[in-house]
Order: sequence, then structure tokens, then C-alpha cells
Amino acid sequence: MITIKEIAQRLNMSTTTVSNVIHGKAGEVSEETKRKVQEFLDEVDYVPNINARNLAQNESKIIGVALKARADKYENLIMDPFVSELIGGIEETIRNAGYFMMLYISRDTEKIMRHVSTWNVDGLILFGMIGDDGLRVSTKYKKPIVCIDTYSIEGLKHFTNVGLDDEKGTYDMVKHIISCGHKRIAFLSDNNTGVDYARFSGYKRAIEESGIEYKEEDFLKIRPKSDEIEESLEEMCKRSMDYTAVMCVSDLYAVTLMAALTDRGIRVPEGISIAGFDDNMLGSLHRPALTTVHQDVKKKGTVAAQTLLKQLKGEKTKRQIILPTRLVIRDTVTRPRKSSFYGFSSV
Amino acid sequence: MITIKEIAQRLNMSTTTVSNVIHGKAGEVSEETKRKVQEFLDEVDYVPNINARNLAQNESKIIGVALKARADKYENLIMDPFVSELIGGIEETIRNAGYFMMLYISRDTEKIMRHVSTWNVDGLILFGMIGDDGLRVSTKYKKPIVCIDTYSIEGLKHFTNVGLDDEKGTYDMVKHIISCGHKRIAFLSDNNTGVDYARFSGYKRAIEESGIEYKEEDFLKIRPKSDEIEESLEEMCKRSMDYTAVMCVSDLYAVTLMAALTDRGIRVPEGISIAGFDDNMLGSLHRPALTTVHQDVKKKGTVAAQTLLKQLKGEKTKRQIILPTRLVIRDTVTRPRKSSFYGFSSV
DNA sequence: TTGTACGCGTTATCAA
DNA sequence: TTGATAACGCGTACAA
Repeated sequence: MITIKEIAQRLNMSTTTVSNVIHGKAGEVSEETKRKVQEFLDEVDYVPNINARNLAQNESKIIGVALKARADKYENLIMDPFVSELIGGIEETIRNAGYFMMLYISRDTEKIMRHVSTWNVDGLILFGMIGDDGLRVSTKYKKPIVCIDTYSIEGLKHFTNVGLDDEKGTYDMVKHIISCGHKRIAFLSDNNTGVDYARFSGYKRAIEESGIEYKEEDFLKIRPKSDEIEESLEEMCKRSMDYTAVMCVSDLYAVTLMAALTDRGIRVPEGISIAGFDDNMLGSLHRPALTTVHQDVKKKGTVAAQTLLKQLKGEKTKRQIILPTRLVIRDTVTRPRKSSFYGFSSV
Repeated sequence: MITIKEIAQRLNMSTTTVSNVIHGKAGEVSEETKRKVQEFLDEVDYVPNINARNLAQNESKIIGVALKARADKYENLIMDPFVSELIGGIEETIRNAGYFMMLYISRDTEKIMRHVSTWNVDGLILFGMIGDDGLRVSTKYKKPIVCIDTYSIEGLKHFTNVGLDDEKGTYDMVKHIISCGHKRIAFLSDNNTGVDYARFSGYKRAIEESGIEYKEEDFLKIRPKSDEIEESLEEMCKRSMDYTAVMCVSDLYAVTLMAALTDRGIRVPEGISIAGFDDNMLGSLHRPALTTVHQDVKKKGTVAAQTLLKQLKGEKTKRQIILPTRLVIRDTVTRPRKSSFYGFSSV
């Protein structure tokens, strides 16, 4: 690893001059020396030492991306197709802007906070924060923060949020389901906070607006941990039978439920209609193809990163950016079954 | 951001003492001052400046993870379930060892090389290198390198490889397919180098060993780019009809092919048997559930990271670590269809 | 047991 | 147009 100092020695000039050439401070250097230095630079393949540069400039060119994993969910957060697509969008944007991405995953907000302050990253993108998590991080960390999918009114005073019109997404879908003739519609999710709550609210508004009464039991709560999933799925399938349609909070759950139903000889959509949310590979490759609410996940990541980048340049940005959803009508939602026909097939 | 210097001033002592306490050089400091410093440290919530520390110690505590994306494949590499699971394994291991992960994705080997030398990361994990890519990086970068899934004999002199017994994986599966009575078996992939070549070789060995002649046309080459995929799928489906079984190079392709076949009224496994490779969510959630070759992707990431970590500590490790595969027999491979019955269903 | 002084590689200020 | 020098924050050899 050759340093500026060495280069200066070999060329019999000062480090300042070399540095000036490197940074293209053209006016300050004669064409002659400029050429000479440039040539030598190429020859020895000089690369600056980032640590030294950062120390001198007090910035890091690193953007921290912290994901908070939920203890009750997957063991391996990044396996969620949603998360990987999101990271893809973020990474690409950050890289194209000449920054670097440092990925940090933890279940522990405290650890995340220590981590970001240690690395004094220039900015922070947060995902998976629940309750006042985001707020707590923002009190410690004084540089720009962009949260993704956080529902915290209080937080918006301290950071930007990039979200989705979750409520409208399920509202539109459930309206569509109702327009197909369904009256008994369940909602399936693993919890009822943040994004999931917003999606639930849309479901509830749609059915109540249509004069259908919402009862607590209409909320099917799935337990996705691997040691409970089979038992939970058994229960989900049983309880689904009281309904003619299930609005699932994600494509993953929709596809998981459909596989479990198929295993029990119940056909979709003949026996029961299923709708998802997210519109990812899982649903589009399923047959029958999943009717779902589309969101542009990669764009979510891109917008989050772009917004942070703007703030880094000192530009003002909106506090809250809400991306739209769109219905994708495919093959898993049709008219409800007649009476007690579940579309059983021989298994 | 408080510095050691400031702390020393406030406490009326030298930076050395403070530094010693921080690094637990117990013998060198009196209990009294130790306590005093510790208390103050907690109070002001001191975090060291990583840039300064790295500069002084000439190490970074960063492990670079560089993914080379193939131009002819997905636009968003990380969306591949394989890649995300792999990264999950790597990240977890690195984090638990007190290191940090810097993710860098590029199609351009040159850019990757510039990147790693700029950041003088302590070690490197490389994925997606083809041909002599890995070798080229290793000539530039003089610290430990671990490659994942690289087939380069020459390279093993310069870096460690963590791979899979790909050849045996397809060999075993194709043997199984043959044992079900199949004689016309195609192989589907998007290319024929590296991992894909190894998997192809296993397929070829199995069929030739069973007295079946391999013809070039038995290699179904899919074009996965989004603007070509539909046309390519049409062709794949047509050509599949000459066979009773297709060995696919990945679960993703297996599921994609099955969806396309279903759309054309051809049923799996009644009309044609399909086998995958990888054993991920896509195949396990599909119905009928995919018969596939299992590999532990997360472990691959974990082992790669652990190996690198060992090398960082100066320990010797194996040059090449080959993980095993295992057949997962589910429902997409059965006896071949009789004559020209394709299991057509009304669509 | 504690303190002084220097080096790490870069950028920036100011003088020559 | 160029060069000497300080500063960034930390670790450490060596001196006190």
C-alpha cells in the first residue's frame, strides 16, 4: 500500500502537491507536475487510505443499515424476500452515490445504537423498529436517519419515514373481495402492531363499510416460529373453514396457507379465496397465481437511500414519504363457494 | 463525540492511563484510578473513533463481502433466495466475532478490487467469481480471501474455497429419477460453467452410466432476463415434451418451469417429473412439493466466515471445504407417463 | 504507576 | 505554483 508521502519523496515534491493533483485542484498546480504525478499515480496504482481520510475529514462515507429482527419471527431475517429486495435497492443507490453500506442485524436496540455510534457512520437507515425504538435511536444519534415502514407519529419530528399506504392497500383488496360476493372474510397476520395494524385497519374499514360486523375471532393469528408453525397451520386451516375468503398480511403467509390448505384437500379458489400483500416471487410463481396487493419494495429501498443522501447534502426533504399500492388481480380470489362445497379433491 | 484526550484533561491524568483502563491493562493501573476512569467512561458514554483506531493499528475490523453479479442474470442479485440466505449466515458469524460486514455488489471485477483495497478490509469473502476472477483479485489483495462456490484449481493456491459436492448432488438425483423408470431426462440451466457445469457433469455421468446416450439438445438453456423469459419459457415447455423428466439446476428454475407447464395445462408429476437443486422456500411451499437436492446454504455462509476468521487469527485452515448434499424426495418425481399422456387438465 | 512524545495517512492552512 | 506544518484520535514505546 503506497502512501502519498512515499509518492512525494520519490517524485521530489511535497505531499500537498500530490494531494492537490489527486483531488483535481487544477488551478493550483502546473500542467507539467500534474502530468508527472498523474502518470506515477497510475503506475503504482495508488489507493487512498480511507481511515486516514475519514480521520482528517471527520466523515466516514459509510451509511449504516440496521435491521432489527423480531425475536418471534424468522431466525434468519434476511431470508424474507421482502428484506432482501429492500436491501438490494438500498445497496445499489448507496453504491452509485459513492457511499458504502454497512449492514448490521440485531434483535437488540441497544446493540444497534452502540454499533452506529462506534462507526460514526454518516447516516442511518433503520428497518424493523417497533414502538419507540426509532425514537430512542434518534436521541442518541445526531446525524440524519431514515426509517422504513415505521408507524410513529412522535418519531417524525426526529427522522424521516418512508412507508406505504398499507391501510388503503388492504382496504382496496377487501373491497374487491366483497365485490366478488364474499361476506365472511378473515384477516391473517402474526401480530397487530405497526404495518400489520395498518393493514388490519384497512381490512376492518372495508368490511364494516359494507355492513359486515367485525368480530375479534375474525383475526387469525399465525405463529411463524419453526417449532410452532405446523400446529399453528393446522389451526389456521380449521378456522379458515368458517370463512369464504382470507386476507393475508403478506404473500409469504398467503402461500404458506395455500400449501397447508392444499395438503388438506381444500382447493383455492374453489373452496376458499386467498389474497396476499407485497406481490413478490412467491405469489407470482404460485399456481393458481396469487391475487395480491402490489408494492414496489426495491423502490422503497431506493427512495429511503436517496432521501438520506439528500439530507447528507444538506437538502431539505419531506418528513414522510408514502408510496402507493396497486391491486394485482390474478387467480386466487373468485366468487365464494356455494354452501358447504370446499372443492375437496382426492389427495 | 468525546475523545480520550478530553477525558484525560477532565480527570487530570494522561491519555495513556485512560487508554490503559479502556483496554483493561489491569496490572498497569491502580485500582483507584481504574475505578475513577471507568465511572467517567460510563457517564459520558465514550465510544472510540474507529477511524483513528484503525489508522493507528493498521486494521479495520471490517470483513468485505463482494458479490459479483452476472450481467445476464437477475437485475437484483440479492433477491435470489440463495444469496440472501448465504449473506444471512455470513453476517451472523462475522457479527458474533466482533467484526463488521461491508457488502459490495458489482458486475465489474475491477471495481470490486478497487473497493477492497480502498477500504483495506481485514479479509475478504468472494461470491460469484467466474473463470480467473478470484485469481485476479487475489493477486492484488494480499490478505486472507475465502471464495464461495468457485471452481478454479489454480485459485486454490491463493485462497480458500467453500463449496458443495455439486456433481454428486445431481448424480444422486438423476440416479433416483432413473430408478423411477425414466429414460428421457433433460437438464435445465442458464449456462454451463462453474457450479452449473459441475451439476451438469453429475447429470451426464448418471445417465451415461445407465446406458443412456447424452445428446447436446438434452441441455435446455433458459434465458432468465426479464425481457426474454416469457419467450424462453415457451421454448422450454415445448422442448420438455420430448422428455419424461427434467433435472433443473436450481429450485428457482424448477418452480418457474412448473408454473409455465401448469399454465399450458401440463401437470407435474403426471405429465412430467421435475427435480430441483438447493432446497429453498420456493420448492417447499410449492404444491406438489418439489423433489430436490438439499444444501445447507446458511451453513455455507457460516463456514466461509468462520474459515476466514480463523485465518485472520493466523490459524491454518484447509484449502478447500466441500459441504455435502442430500436428496429430498417429495412429490414432483414419480414414474414416467405412459406414451403420450401429458396429464392435460382443462385450464 | 503515570506521563511524554511520536507515528499512522490524509487534508488544510498559511507561508514562501 | 509549491512546500512546511499542524491537526484529526488513538495506541504504544519509552521515559520518569
